[in-house]
Amino acid sequence: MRPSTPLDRVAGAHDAAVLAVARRGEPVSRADLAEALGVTPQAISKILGRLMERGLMAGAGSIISGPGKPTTLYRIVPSSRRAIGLHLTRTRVRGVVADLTGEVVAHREIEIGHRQPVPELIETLAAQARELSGLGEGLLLGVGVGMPGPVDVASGVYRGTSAPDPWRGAEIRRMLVEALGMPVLLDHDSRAAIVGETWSQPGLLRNAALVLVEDGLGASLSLDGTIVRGAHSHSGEVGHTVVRMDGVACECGRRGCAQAEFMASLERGDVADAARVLATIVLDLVRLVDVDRVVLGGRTVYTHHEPMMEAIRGALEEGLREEPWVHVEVMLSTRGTDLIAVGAACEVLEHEYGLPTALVGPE
Amino acid sequence: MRPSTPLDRVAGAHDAAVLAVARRGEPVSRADLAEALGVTPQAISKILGRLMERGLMAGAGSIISGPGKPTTLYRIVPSSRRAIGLHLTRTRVRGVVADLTGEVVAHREIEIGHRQPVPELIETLAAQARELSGLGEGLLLGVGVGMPGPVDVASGVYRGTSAPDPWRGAEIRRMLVEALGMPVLLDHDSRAAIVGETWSQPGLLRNAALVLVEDGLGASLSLDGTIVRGAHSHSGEVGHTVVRMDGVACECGRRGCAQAEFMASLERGDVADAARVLATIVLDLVRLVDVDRVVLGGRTVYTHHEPMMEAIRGALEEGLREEPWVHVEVMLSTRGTDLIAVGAACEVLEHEYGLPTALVGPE
DNA sequence: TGACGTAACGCAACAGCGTTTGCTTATTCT
DNA sequence: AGAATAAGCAAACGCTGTTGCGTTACGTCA
Repeated sequence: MRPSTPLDRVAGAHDAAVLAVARRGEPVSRADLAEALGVTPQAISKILGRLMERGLMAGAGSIISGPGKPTTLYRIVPSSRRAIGLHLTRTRVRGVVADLTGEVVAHREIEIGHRQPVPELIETLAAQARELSGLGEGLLLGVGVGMPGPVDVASGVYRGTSAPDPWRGAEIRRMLVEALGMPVLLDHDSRAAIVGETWSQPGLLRNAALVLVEDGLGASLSLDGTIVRGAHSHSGEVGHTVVRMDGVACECGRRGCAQAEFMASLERGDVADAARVLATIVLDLVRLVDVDRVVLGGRTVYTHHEPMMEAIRGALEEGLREEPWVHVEVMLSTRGTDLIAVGAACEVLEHEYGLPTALVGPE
Repeated sequence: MRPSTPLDRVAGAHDAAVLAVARRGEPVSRADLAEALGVTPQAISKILGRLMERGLMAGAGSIISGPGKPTTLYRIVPSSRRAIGLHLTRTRVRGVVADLTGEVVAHREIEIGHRQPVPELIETLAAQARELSGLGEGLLLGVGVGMPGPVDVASGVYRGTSAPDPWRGAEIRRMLVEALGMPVLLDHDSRAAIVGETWSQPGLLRNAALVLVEDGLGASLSLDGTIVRGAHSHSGEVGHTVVRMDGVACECGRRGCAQAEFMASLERGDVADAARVLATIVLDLVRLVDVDRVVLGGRTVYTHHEPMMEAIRGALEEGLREEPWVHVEVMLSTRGTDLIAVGAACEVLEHEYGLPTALVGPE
């Protein structure tokens, strides 16, 4: 089960690193890659040899930069692999096909019936995946599913809440693998989102938080280049952080939860106050884990992103006045409404990159 | 500068892992270690060979466990290496000598004058270190310094606050290296603390938070076995998390900061309310990063640890009622008042273990 | 036009990791 | 005493990236 030798992991990590650099789009030279990975150019030749044999990379001509042999350039081959990403919510499923670089090459969205029973839900997801599997080129690696609420990534089970919930305890991954016969991965929406965002800004989100505003509030973290999953794959649930003692009643039974306050403010049209709630959470989070980038994403945030980002920037500037060396960049997600679906697809692609994932196939 | 081959890192990681297992105290067999590291017993022989050559481990007899050749046991040699740890506050310096297992073999505490100028401070620290250097056995690896407030670990500089602060911008590491002629490491107190605690509970704190209550409030994280340091080595500052909008005025200029509320409650003897503040922070933190262990430490907390821990346990039970699979263990630090000093010493020891640290020596 | 310097690159030998295979050693059981 | 069992060692192996050296392809200058 375990890879025969730890050298595999060295190689895997280097392969993944080269692909990550190449994913930025620009053709790269051996020297660039050697610099980026901290290995000799000769090692890069071997790594590129492996990747080219798998069809993931290809030569991209050469440039003359003075005397001497011209530099040979290499590029990633986007169409060599692809993955399907599904974003599941209570009311709809958004699906995308992403190529090896994480670019969306196709998308579909369907509405689903309220409180759909599990077998029907699986069939809906499978049908969506089958339709998408005909789109795009390259070897199809599998299906990633991102959904809100507690998810056990290792087992691929949706844990559900104690409130009446028809999907509670559903073995979504196992059932989808059986229905589709291809590898499937299940993850929490906020974590899928940060993976997707990390892919579209390679190298920039080593220490970053992604604040996700969908039906609830989520926040996922990338610290030191690693996505935080937590002891029970339960990280990211900031929705019930209390921001106002004795505030608005929340469905969780308490008062002043961030997501209750946020939604209540939005409903009564007080965008400024909703933004304030968001800003409070972000500032606390920056203080705790010291991220230098905060990305805002999720369906609910796009309509009001300007005042929200301004509020967050203001709160950070105000709150970090004593620590001027701490600069935090606040930005909007580059993925739009595809964010979570494409993130789930990227998690599948990471498996091909040689990174550890919870992707599990049939048999 | 860079290690000649990545194989060094494989070896280094394995060496460190073996030492981490051996640190638990019980003698271990080749088979135990092979199981723990996920490598073959044959590889363990090679790893142990390296470690024994360096004097870090030694044989510990053999036991007969049925038919066949008896199992040879190995143990760590605590007295083979040692490190000095200094815990610097505004009023005193606590120093310890820790052996290779992170056990304290000696400690000293001295008071320091209020608002001591930097050159004097360095001489105080150096004198403390020189005195400690005569205690304990084994090769002295260096000095670790843990202190509150913003610290730039990479450069070894205390950044200070914008309030009048005589130590602001002091190049503490460089000056200490020059004064002592041995490697020195400077880190934030809350991070030193979690390193110290991780050492005394090997393997148990893979996903843990350490809440430090000294003059201020701190919280450091160990996620997936890695200590969170942040983009500007500024993680852990939860003291100014707002828990009560329009609460007690804080020296930072805002109202309702956790540490202001906590201290105000303590001063008027309302331990229950102070505990509530702590519990709020812990619950939010658990929701965000999903740690399964919370350790309480720091001078201020020991006198009231019972009600504080109960309050935290209560808040967690209450707040996680919907997620019964999330169990969080709440415990008191095992290090007592040595916590930060010993943690700083452990950070120095980690360098010998082959782990990356900010330990920098002379020349 | 041709010799020379330069820079990128490939081939081959190398060091070091853990793995595999086969043998040796030390104990218990028959 | 002899067989069975389990631990440990030694050597060969596969794999990584590194090092050293030769080859290729370009610009420059006589």
